[in-house]
Amino acid sequence: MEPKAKILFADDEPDILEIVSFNLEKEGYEVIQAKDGQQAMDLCKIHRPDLIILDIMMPYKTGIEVCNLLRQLPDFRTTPIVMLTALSDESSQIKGLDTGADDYISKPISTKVLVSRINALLRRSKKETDQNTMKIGDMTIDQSRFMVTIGETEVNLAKKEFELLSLLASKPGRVFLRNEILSLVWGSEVIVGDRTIDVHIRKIRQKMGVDCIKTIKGVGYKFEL
Amino acid sequence: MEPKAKILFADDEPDILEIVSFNLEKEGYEVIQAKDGQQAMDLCKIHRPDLIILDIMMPYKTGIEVCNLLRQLPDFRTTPIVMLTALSDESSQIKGLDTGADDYISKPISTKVLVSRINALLRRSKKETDQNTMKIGDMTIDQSRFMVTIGETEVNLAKKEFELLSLLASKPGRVFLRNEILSLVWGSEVIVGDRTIDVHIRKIRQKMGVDCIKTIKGVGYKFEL
DNA sequence: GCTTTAGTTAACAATTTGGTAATCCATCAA
DNA sequence: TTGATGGATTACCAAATTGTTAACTAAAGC
Repeated sequence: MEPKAKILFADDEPDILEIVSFNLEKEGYEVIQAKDGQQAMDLCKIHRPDLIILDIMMPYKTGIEVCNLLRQLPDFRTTPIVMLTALSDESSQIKGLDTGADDYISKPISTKVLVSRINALLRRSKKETDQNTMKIGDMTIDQSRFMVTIGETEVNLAKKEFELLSLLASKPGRVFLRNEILSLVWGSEVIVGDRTIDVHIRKIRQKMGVDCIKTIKGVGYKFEL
Repeated sequence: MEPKAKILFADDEPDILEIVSFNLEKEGYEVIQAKDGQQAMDLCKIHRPDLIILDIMMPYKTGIEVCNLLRQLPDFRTTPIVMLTALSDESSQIKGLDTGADDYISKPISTKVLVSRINALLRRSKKETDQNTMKIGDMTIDQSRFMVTIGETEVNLAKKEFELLSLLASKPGRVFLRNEILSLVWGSEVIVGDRTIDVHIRKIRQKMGVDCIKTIKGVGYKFEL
């Protein structure tokens, strides 16, 4: 069973917050409520929702501002964002889509419409992240976010470390010669010392905690769980 | 069990993408989907598929462009590439083959045809990479990866040990004189003592567990299962 | 039984990798 | 611009592995 998708819903009108949240939870989503723009930002950073719904007119920060700010953060570059707006501010439609929102729904909200659009967006986003994700056993390597997770715990690798691990993991069990690694990760023009690979390998092993890279002495390395 | 072959399939029509992917997955392949030429390039670099299927008409980059670009990269010089094209653009047949595509299939696609051609291509490409691997009975020796397996279990030989075994196994049954072995494995300039060969032979025998090297007293050694 | 050749073992040398810290370098914020 | 930060690279030494030698034992051929 898939874990519940987390949705952050931000609106300054308590009634709407309640009603919509209730309906989303009935659909099986976990809802995080925010009552203004600032809180929306803060709660996003804490909870990392899978989808974000922002009312445009909110105190402290408008939905558009929040959307812009979120898009700067690598974690939310691809998270689906839905903008809500009153019928009155028509022009903001364009603005909203410009800022990188993925959908736009005008008030008054039809719960049915909202839910179906959300479902569609989540389906699409899941597919996209699946494309960029490699799974080997309980390890996942997400290329779009430069993230590696083992089971539930997240491992924070630097760029070269990540590229190196990705390469090895792209063909588990296969031995990559040191030369191959150099030309595939560093490129054939770049010349780096021999110890460089080792140091990165070491950092990966250290950070991962799991022994997944095997040394073939005098030859190279291979990925193996 | 062999690991699943990875196939990248790029087409801008979502329906075709879905249907074909479904059928390929049913065949036991792991499918990576791309919806345009640019994404195809990116995903190739990440996942290193074993075979690539490109629709010719795609946004951002045409299949032909992608094919050309991929062929520049050492990694994809020999990866089988299949081009898909609508019946209309007949002339692109030639272009497609010119760019280094290995096969060419015209739409509408018959799943059966596609699958059988893919199987054929993968068989052929597997055979080519197998040029580097010797199989003698249930023993495989992969010279490019420095790997030896007996049945399913992998034997970890050191470099000299591996080179020595490779030499003997390259002509099973043939007797190699000690002199020959010295000059072929160590090179004619290097001078090593007489016992050196024996010690390596012993280590190989020990690690392999199988008795595959026979001593011809006063002459040399030969490989035999 | 004697001689020759191979096998075994342990010790030593050479090579390769692992670990640590220092340095370089790019990026970002003030 | 200047620091400050963190990743990438390098230098250096320790540790592990591999390669070679030598001394000794076992086996084969005469």
